[in-house]
Amino acid sequence: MPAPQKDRRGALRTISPERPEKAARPEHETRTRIIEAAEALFMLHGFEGTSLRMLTARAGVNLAAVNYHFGSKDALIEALFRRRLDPMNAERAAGLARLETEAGGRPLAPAAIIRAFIAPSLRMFEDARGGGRNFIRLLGRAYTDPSRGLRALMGQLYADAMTRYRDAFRRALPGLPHEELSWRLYFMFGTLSYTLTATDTMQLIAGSKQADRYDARLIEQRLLAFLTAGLLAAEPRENKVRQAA
Amino acid sequence: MPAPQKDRRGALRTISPERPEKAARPEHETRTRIIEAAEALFMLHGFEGTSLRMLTARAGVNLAAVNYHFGSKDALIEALFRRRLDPMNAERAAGLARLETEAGGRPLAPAAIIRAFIAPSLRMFEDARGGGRNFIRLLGRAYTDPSRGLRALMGQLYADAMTRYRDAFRRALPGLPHEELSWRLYFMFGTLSYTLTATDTMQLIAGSKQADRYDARLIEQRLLAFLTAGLLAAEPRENKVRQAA
DNA sequence: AACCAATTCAAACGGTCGTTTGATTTTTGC
DNA sequence: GCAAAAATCAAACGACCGTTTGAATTGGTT
Repeated sequence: MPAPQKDRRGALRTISPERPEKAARPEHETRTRIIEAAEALFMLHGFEGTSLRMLTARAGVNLAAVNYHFGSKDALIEALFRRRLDPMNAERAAGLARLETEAGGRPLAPAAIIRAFIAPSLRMFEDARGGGRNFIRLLGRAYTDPSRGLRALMGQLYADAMTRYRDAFRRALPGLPHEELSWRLYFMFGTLSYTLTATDTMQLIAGSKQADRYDARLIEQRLLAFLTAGLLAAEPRENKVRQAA
Repeated sequence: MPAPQKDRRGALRTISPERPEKAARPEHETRTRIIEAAEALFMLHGFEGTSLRMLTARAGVNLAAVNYHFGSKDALIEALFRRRLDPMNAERAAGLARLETEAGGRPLAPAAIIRAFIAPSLRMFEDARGGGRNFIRLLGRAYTDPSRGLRALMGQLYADAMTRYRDAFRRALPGLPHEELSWRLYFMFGTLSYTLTATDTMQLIAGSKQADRYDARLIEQRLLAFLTAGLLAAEPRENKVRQAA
């Protein structure tokens, strides 16, 4: 058994940022090629619908390379999500910390917290060329994937950022009951996720193609307005509709 | 080739509602057993992750029954969605028509339109025992499924209701530009879909289980408050955050 | 009782799946 | 320049996939 197969995760190469010259190209080239091919194909055909033969053919590597470098298809999926999601959620935490430093103890504006949360997603969504947009969409799909392992991974990767932002909102909105706040954050997270993931709904609603459909800055402004209004909505007490006139 | 295999869709049995006695039991029993087993398993393991062998074993029917009664696995999926979605969207159209009749020409309240749209989803979500809740979740998954055929089917099944409601909102909010309205409906649809589909996010946010997490009436009130506020949000003109103090 | 169409059944079809193997090639450290 | 480690490769593994077949069974109609 010459192939190490497992525990190949960052054992060496922890000092890779230096050494800018010599062999800097094919550092983890095969791993990267596999992950990038997987990002594209998983979006097109789903996780189960993408076979390792499709995947390795597109990446231009041998079929056995996935199992050699990642251990299994599932481990590849985990590595794929960690690669982009860990930095993104670290950026979320940093953005919130920056806001709090700037505020110097004063309460944060809810809209500012929302913006700090959604900004990393939209920055990555802007990167259509480098695969960021595709990854954001894949992410939205992963939230509703049946696989228990994948959903557990998503929860794990988001847990820290989710807690930080929940607490920040609690401080910014001390009058809103925690349970009510949880629901609104839930709605907000869903709106963000669905908006960046869905591909056909918008056309269905508008009845025509929107020219600015993919302008991340416009989406960000509109999302921010929508989410802020929803977060700050009056608390529902009793049925208050029915005045249809 | 004794098996009809195709075009078995409602050819006979169009007069099935009458004849309440005699042989009323096994009318379409095998078809129904297959669909109901499929609803449960597709939610647990996904469409591709559910094999016909699993499915027919759970339904207690022969492996060949799916291809005999539906023609193929894909045709089963289509029949499964049509079975619940066609009546649900017909109910949506009827609810909107009822509102307009009651209003007698006067403009509708946006919140009333929203309620009419989300109510059928929540009524089905209430039906946990009969599989309605499971189906609503499966529906949310279908929106983001990679399969082009499935997404096309969803668009087709929703097209009529979507157009009716879009036009109703346009009449109720004549001052809101169509493009802005389309975005907000997009956000609203996403929030509804994600809220009823996701299973883990809420726990992640709240950090604990919510006792009333599945109370459809409470979800409906909270969704309504959130969506109405978002729909009626002030139009974003320029960046208006930044006042972190 | 005999017929016929509808349905169910066990078995098999050709293909594709994720993974493993053992040899071969390439790269690395000395 | 050479031995060890890392990586790539073609080929095969057993398992499972959706679908088809043709015979057996069922149930209703004369």
